[in-house]
Amino acid sequence: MHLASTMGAMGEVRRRGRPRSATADRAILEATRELLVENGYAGLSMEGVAARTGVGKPTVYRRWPSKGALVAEAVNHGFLAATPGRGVDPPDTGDIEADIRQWLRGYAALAADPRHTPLVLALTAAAAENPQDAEVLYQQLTGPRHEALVERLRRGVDAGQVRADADLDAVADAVTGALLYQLLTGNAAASERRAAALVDILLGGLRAGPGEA
Amino acid sequence: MHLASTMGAMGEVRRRGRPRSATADRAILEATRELLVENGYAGLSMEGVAARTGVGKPTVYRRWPSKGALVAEAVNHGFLAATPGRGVDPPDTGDIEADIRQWLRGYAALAADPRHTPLVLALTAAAAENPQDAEVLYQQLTGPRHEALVERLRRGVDAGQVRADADLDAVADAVTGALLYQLLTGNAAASERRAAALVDILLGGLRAGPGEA
Amino acid sequence: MHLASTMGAMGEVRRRGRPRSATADRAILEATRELLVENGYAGLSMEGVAARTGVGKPTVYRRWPSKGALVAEAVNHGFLAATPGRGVDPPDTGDIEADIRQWLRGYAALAADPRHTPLVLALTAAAAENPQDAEVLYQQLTGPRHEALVERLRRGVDAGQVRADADLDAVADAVTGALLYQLLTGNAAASERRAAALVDILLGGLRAGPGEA
Amino acid sequence: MHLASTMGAMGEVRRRGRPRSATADRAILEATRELLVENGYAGLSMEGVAARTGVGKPTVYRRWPSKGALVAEAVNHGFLAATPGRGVDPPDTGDIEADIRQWLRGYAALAADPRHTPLVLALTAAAAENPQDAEVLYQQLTGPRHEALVERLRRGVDAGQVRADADLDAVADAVTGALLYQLLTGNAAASERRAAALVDILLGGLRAGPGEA
DNA sequence: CCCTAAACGAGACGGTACGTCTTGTCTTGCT
DNA sequence: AGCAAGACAAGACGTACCGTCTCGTTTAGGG
Repeated sequence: MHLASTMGAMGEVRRRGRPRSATADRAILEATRELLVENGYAGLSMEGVAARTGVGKPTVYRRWPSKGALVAEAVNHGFLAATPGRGVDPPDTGDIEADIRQWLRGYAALAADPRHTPLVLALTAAAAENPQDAEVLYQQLTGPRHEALVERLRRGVDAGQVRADADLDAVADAVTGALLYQLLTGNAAASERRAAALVDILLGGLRAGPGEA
Repeated sequence: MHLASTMGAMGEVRRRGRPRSATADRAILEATRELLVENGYAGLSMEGVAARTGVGKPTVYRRWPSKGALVAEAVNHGFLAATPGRGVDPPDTGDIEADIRQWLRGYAALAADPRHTPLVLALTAAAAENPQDAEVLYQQLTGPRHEALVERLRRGVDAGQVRADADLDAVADAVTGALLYQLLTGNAAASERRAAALVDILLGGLRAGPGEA
Repeated sequence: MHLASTMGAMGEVRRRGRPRSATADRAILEATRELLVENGYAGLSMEGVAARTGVGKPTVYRRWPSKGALVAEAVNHGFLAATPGRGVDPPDTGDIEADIRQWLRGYAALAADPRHTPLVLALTAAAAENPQDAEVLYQQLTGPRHEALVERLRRGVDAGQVRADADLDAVADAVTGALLYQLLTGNAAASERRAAALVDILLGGLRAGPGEA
Repeated sequence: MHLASTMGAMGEVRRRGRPRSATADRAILEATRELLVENGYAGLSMEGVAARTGVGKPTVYRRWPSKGALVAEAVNHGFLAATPGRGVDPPDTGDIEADIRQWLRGYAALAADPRHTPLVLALTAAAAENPQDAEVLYQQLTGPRHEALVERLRRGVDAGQVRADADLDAVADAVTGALLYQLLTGNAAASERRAAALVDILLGGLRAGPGEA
């Protein structure tokens, strides 16, 4: 999440000089999303973003130092807007299988939406191209979701629905990774169906006792 | 696989003046790999490849029409060289769990090698940036491995080690995706360990009957 | 000469609000001179002047609307300071040749001083780049000197030392122009010597009757 | 004079690779002249030149490393084209006064032409802004003319029309400088008339014996 | 003795140009 | 014919300034 654009309403220091325009912030992020959908990550340029927004290039660079950082925030905003009321993290009804399946199907459906697929691919490209963009992306987007999923699974352990010795991080990696891999291989269509199947198998393995035993 | 790189060594007609061919091919691919390791995908340029190889740009473009295609072949060559004797696909000893665990650990170790991680990330970037590079990459690299894994699992079904109604494609997605996701999040270190844990859980789920449903 | 900076001592209306800081005025002009000496006219920026002075850009623009106007006043101040007691215009001892030679040598020496050459070149650049800066510069700096020189020559005519039909403006142009040309061609070193030689020749021509005609 | 554009016809080394386009050379120089006339030196940009020519910026920078160098050659070409048949240096009919007057009037007329004044001012600005552009300009344009004038005067000395002890360089500086000064002060109109008057006076001084004597 | 208007520093704004880099194509001369 | 070399048109890169604007903070009159 970008700092300068979100603070300021509160009564902190208020740096001197003309404050940054919140309008410009929003317009830039929206233009970024549009251009990503139209041209993909490779076809996105800071120049183009500035031009479409009707803003000078320095105004863009002042806020986001790189394509990766810009894309991170643009996509994040887009996703937050796309999941308005309902939360972004798995529910907890007590039924772990239903909870995780619902959550994963929701994500699969979201990612498979043709308006969102290019955004996810853009994030992936940014992360794959530049390790420090990857870091930012993980902090802002992927990490929290990973943690929330692990946390939900941990509550499943507490409830005795999941065996205690399971590597929950590995499960979360598999769930997220499978989704990502399907988008990368152009298999977004299969995504939702396979997500359900995967939850079946994973939870089967998580319910049972350890491996060979 | 590109054509020009395979002909030339043999003694065919020898059209006027092209003795360099095979040498240039190999040198270009090697330079590409070096530059990927040094600068990442974003820092790779056709210009730079030509310069490092000591070759004119048209010589590069004549063989590979895009950065993506060049990277695909360069990385593929690099991997084939890295797994010299032993095959690249899962073994079949009859013990499905051991086979898949061994195969996945091997891949995890290969990908976690600091000389290979940048190459995998480059492939990911190429696929994420450009759908048609993604297509090429899937055809050449990922697809065959996916198929081989599914095939091995299918033999597990035949042997009664895996339940028949499982979505084997979903499993293969999860396995490959988890690996990829770990590399993207800079978690290559955890890769090998989590790979083993994941195999445990997945095969547990595959052995058991279907979920609650 | 800039207006706002010189008035104020007198008892006019005294606009309300905080008066402009005379200190800032002087500091800006000095910073301008320093930067001109260091980086030349091309390397001078309003931004740089404000930064070096420790002043906001509007404070500069409020006083001088353009680089040219700022440079004009900065250099003028510098010159006035450099010729403290003695006048800036030719003396009148009755001996026209001595008067003009002394005056021209003084100017040549002043302009050849490495601390002043960049200032003169800056004025030239400003005038050459922008006709209306040229106009301002002529009004403030060059014009008065030209007129004073012509006036001194005219008194030579009255005294019978200079022939009456001579084009005194042409002579003044030649004297000033020669100096300027020497600075432009990096020949400041030769300036003082050639100035004397030129006075010899010009006054020889001015004493004698008209040419062949 | 630019090297690469003029040599090449002769049988030297002929660097490898695609040769530079002579057409582009000419078009760039012409666009430069047009833009100078339209917007002056301050309003000239490499960007603008490239755009008007329909050429990429690197194509401009490959040939001329700076605005100054570009302007030098552009103006030089323009002047050579403007004085087609007749020479650019003073004639020698034996009558030194007539020769110099004619030559100077020619130059005054040329420079006073509204199509040429901006070009001369541009040269002046370039020289005044940047000492090394000044050097280039002097080598290419001003120096040779200065030398030619001094040479003509020297022949006047040989012919006994000019006194031997005169500083001919000072005279040449005065002649060129007066012209330049008139352009800078927006006095191009007076130029031709004053040029004639100046020649009268200077040659009067040159004919007579030394100063007071 | 506050009130208020102007100037202050800071710095963001929409822009333009900078000089460099890369892209993919092309045109050379050499081999 | 294929090669290296390198010029070409195009256009993005990230930076520096432009001249204007909007802030919150002085600073002095004048009411």
